[in-house]
Amino acid sequence: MELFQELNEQQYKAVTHGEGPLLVLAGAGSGKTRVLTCRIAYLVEKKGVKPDEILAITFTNKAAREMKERVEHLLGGGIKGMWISTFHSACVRILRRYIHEIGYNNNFVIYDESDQLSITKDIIKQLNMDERYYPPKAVKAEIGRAKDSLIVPSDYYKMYRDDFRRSKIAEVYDLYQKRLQQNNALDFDDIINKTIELFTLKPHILEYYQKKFKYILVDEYQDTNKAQYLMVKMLSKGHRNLCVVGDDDQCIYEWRGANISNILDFEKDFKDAVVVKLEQNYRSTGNILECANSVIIHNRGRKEKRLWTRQGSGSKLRWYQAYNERDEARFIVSIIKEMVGEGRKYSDFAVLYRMNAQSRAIEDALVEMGVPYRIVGGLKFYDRKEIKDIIAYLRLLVNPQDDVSLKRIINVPKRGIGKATLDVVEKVAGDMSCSMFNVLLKEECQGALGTRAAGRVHDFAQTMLNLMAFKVSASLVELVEELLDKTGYIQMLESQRDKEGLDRMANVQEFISAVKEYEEINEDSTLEGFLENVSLVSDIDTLEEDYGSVVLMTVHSAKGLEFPVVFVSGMEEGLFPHARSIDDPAGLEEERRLCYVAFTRARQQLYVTSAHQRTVYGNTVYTTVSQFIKDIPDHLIEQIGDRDKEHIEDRGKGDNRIIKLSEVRKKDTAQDKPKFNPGGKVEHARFGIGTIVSVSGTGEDEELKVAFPKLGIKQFIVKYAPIKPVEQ
DNA sequence: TCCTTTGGAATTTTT
DNA sequence: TTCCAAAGGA
Repeated sequence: MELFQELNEQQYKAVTHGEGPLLVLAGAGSGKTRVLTCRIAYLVEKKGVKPDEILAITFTNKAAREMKERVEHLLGGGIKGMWISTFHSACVRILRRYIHEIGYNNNFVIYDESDQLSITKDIIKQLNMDERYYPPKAVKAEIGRAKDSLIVPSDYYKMYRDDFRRSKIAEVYDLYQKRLQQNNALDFDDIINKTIELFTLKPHILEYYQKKFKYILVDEYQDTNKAQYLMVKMLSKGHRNLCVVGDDDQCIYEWRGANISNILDFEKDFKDAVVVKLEQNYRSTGNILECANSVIIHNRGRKEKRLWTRQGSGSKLRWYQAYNERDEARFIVSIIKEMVGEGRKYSDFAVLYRMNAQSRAIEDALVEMGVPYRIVGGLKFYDRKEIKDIIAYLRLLVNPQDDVSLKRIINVPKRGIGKATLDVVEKVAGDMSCSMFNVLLKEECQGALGTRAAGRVHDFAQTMLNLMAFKVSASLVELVEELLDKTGYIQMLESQRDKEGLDRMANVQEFISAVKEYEEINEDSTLEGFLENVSLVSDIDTLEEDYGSVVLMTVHSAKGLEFPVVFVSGMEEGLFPHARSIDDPAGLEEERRLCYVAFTRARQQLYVTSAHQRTVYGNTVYTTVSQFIKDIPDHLIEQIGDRDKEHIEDRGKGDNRIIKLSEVRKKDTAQDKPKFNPGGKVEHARFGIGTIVSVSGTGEDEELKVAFPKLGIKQFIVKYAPIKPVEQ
C-alpha cells in the first residue's frame, strides 16, 4: 500500500503496531486521523481482520463520517459491518437492542440539557426545596458530575451523608433517575452509563461484544470521562487490542467531566502498553508552533512533548491592541478584506473567541463591511423554541410516557390548559403511577377536573390519538404536516405576523426540509430514527469545508479544525483566561490548553487581538492584557496598531472599504426606483424590517434615520450598508 | 388562564 | 446589555 510510505517513522510504528494496548500521543496537527485511518486499513488489508471486528470511536459525528470516508477510500470500499461511530451512537445502537433487559423500553427517547433542567426543577419544587439555595442549574450540574464519574444515587448519598446540602441533592438525584425511567427516557450520560449497567448485569451481552470487537480504536481519548473509559475498558478486555489516540494538551472539556488522567495514566492501566509520540506537525509554521509551545509549557500536569515542523518559521504572530471591541472587530474585518484583495478566499479565515457573546461586535463589523460569514454554535437550530415544540410533539407520539414533552406542548398553542389543570393531572398520574398522557385518556380521572378543563384535556388527547393513528400509515413529512395543522401550531405561527413570527415560520419550513432529507437519505426511515438523529447531531457536524465565508466560532468549537489564517480575539485577563477559571490552578491549566488549541488551528498566519476597554453586560470595563500573550517571547510577536497613535472609536468610518449607502442606492436605482424615501421600508441585517423616518445628506454623507417600533427604536442612524430596501 | 412587569443572572457544550 | 423565568394583576 503506497500510502503507508508517506508515513513518518512514528506514524508508521503506530499504524503497524500488532496486538496489545497502544497509546498514541498525537500533538496538534501531527496527522492522528491519518494514523487512525491507516491503521484500520492496515488491520483489514494486512492482518486479515474482518470489518465487523473493528470498533472505532470518535467524539463527533463529523469525525466519524470523515473517518468512514477515508477508510473506505483507503480500502476501496468494503467496510460493511465496521462500527465507526461516536460513543453515543454506538451505545444507542446497543441499547435499542437490549435495554428492555434492564427495565426500559427499546423505544426510549433521549433528553437534552433543557429537558434535564426542567426535570431537576420539578423535583426541587416537589421536595419543597428552596431554589435560592439549590439553584436548579447547579443541582443539575452536580448530578451530571456524579453521572460522569459513574456514581449512582445511593453511592452519592453514602459519600455525602454528613453534608446536608449534598444529601438533599442526593435525594434529587435519586428521584431524577426514577423520573427518567418512568418517562422511558435517557439523558446523554445515561446513554453511556446504562450501557455499562447492561454489560454489568447481563454479562453474556458484554461477552458477545467483547468477542465481536477484536480491535478497538478511540480518538480524542483525552476527552473521555470515567464512564466512557470504563466502557472501553470493559469492551477491550476480551482481546486487549485497544488503541487510543489523543493529546493531553488538548483536553478542554474537563469541566464537562472529561478526565485527563485517563490518558495520563494509560500506561499504568495497561502495563504492557506501547507508547508512540507524534510530535512532527504538518499543519502550522514554526513560529505558530513556538507560540503555542511557549504557552502550554507552563502547565504542570502534562506529558512532555514539543511540536516541531519541517516547514519554515513563517511570519510572526501579529498582535493588535484595540481600543475597544468595536475597534477590535473592525481591525479583524479590515485585515480580512485586505487579504482577500490579495487573493485569499473568505473561507481561509476563522475568527475565534472565548465566549459566544463576543461574536456580536464582530458580526456587526462583518455586516457593516459586507463580508460573508458563518457562525458555528450559539443557538442551535434544534434548540429553537418552535423546533423543540415540534420535536416534543413527535416524541410524545413515539413515547406517550414522556411527561416532559407533554408538559411542554399541552398548552402550545394555547388551549386553556393551565397550571392548575396540569397540577391535577400530574398528581393523579403520581397516585396511579402511570404517565400523564395515560391520565388524560382515563374518563374517571377526568372527574378530578372541572367540566371545562376536562373537555379541553380530552380534545388534546383525542388530537394526539388521531395523530398516532395517522402515523402508522403516513410518511414522516406527511405526519409532521398533519401535526402542524391539527394541533393548530401552524395557525398560531401564521397569526404572528412580525419578524419573529416569520422567522419561526421559516424555521419550521427548514425543519420540514430536514425531515424530507432524512427520509430521502434513509431507506427505512422511522420517526424514532429521526428523533435520535436530531438528538445526536450538532452544529459543527454540518460545517462544510468551503462555504465561501469567514467562520466565527468559539475556541471549543474549533477543536479539530484548521484554517490558513486565524484570529484569536479578546486576549484579556478575565476573558481569556476566563474570570471563572482564573483563581483555580486546574481551571487555569484548562484555559491554557484552550489557548494552545486556539493557536494551533492556524496554518500560516495567526493574529491575536485584545481591547483596552470592553463592554461586558452593559458596562464598560478596562482590561489587562492576557497572561497568555505575555507568555510568548518578544521575538515571536509583531505588535501592530497603537492606541496612542490612533483615535480609534470611529476609525472604520473614514474607511473606504465600507460600502456606502449611496452605493446601495446606485445599485438599486439600476432598476429605476429610488427606494430610500421617508415612509419606505428597509430591512436591517440585525433589526429586521423598519420604516424610514428621514433621509439626509448626499453622496458620501448620505444617511437614513430608520425606526424599528417592534424593538422600541424610534430612530436609528444608518450610514453604511447593513440595510437594504424592501419591496412594498 | 393569560399577559405584563420586574428582577436577576450572564463561560466553554463533542453527545 | 440581553435574556429568561417568576410574580402579580386583569
